[in-house]
Amino acid sequence: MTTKKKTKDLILDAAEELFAIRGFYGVSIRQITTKAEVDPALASYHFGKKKDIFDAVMLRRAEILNRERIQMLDDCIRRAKPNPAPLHEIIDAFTHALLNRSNKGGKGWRSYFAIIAQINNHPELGGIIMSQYFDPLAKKFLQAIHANMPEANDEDLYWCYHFLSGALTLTFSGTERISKLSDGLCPSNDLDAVHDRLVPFITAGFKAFMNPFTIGR
Amino acid sequence: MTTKKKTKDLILDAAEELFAIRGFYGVSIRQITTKAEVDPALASYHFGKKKDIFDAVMLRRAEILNRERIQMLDDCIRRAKPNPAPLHEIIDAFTHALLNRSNKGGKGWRSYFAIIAQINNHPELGGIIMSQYFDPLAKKFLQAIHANMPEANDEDLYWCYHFLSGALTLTFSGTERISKLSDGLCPSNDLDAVHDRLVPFITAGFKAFMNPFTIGR
DNA sequence: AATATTTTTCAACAATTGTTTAAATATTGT
DNA sequence: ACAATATTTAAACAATTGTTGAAAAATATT
Repeated sequence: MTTKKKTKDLILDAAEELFAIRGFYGVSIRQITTKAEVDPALASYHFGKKKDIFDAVMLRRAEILNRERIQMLDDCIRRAKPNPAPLHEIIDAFTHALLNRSNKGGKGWRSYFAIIAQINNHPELGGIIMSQYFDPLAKKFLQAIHANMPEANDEDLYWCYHFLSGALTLTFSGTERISKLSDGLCPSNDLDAVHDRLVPFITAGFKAFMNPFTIGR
Repeated sequence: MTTKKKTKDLILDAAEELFAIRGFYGVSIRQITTKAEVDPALASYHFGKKKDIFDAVMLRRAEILNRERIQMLDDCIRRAKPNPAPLHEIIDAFTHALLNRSNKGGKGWRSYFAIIAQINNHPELGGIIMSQYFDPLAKKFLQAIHANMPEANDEDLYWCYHFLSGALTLTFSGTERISKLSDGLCPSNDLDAVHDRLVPFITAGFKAFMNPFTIGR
């Protein structure tokens, strides 16, 4: 028995899809409520200001994702005890939930990641939500890496995390761009294929900073 | 003798700075012309539609950058002949002009890269400009890489390029985010430091796909 | 100096923006 | 059943949106 969707979710769904395509400023409340087949005033009634709609959209899935990622990270740390967790497992824990949802999670999830890709490069909009939910995870992740590479330089590791974050982010939004760039060059858009390449790529990148005296080469 | 700046450039400068902060839809023509201290109608007169202003902003510096990058790539290929160019030199040729301008190019260049970071993750706006100017370079770059790693899988290399592009992009826009995330963790925002880490990181990532049978580990 | 062309100004346009108000309807608790 | 609360509707708000038109001023050409 599927109960009828509540107005709040109708608005969030519509907003999510539109924000993904045109960004925060590129979408009007009326466009959202029209798509949701709902009166414009209901947006203000349920959420308040426009920015609050955006925050609500972000919050919905951030909680789910974060729970999953922390879980995976903790699991692989516990499995390896008393040794440090293997590097590629740590990175997999960091990326798996994202790539998996992006691949098999349906349209809503894909829209969500497209928004993330936008605001990750745009601090003004990411605001509290992103910091609140993703920064703590980043810290946990870096700690695990550091346990695996204790001799590595802290600053190096931080930048490596940065590169990982960028590669991951662009992957989300790049689905359409890919087919444009390649004329018969890039074959599959399957995100499983991405995952199989991202993890070794990033792992190798991190490992380049194993020895603190090899910087620059 | 410094001649007074022409209206066209005043508009482009103002637009560049504003687009960098709030994105295309988040900036109005009046905000642009106000910042440029110029009549609103002049925007339409000189450029036409709003999107044309955006395209003009993109075009201005894309030409400069591209010339530099192709030059560097050709140079390092010629230097190495008849051998293939070293991997780290290829990657340096791809990133150096960008990171250098982003670091020492002044406010205008920094705004420009912030816009790139936005539209790189947002196909609708990048449009013709990005494809026209950056895709050919990407192809040249991938060819050079392939010459260095002839046994590597084409699809692998394509994705590696993708990761590089993402890491590079996020680096441009991330300057502000960095100081937020780290409480005493991330030290320097100096982009020279980024460059010294990005190149070995990416080089190592590519090298992980040297042997086509090692995929997945 | 007179003419032609380019650039700038000022005013206005209809359309859309986010948000609020008050009345009508639906839902809930008792 | 009634009363209380929550939700929905429709209309309106002032402000801002991108763009245009016709004069005015500045510049270039002859």
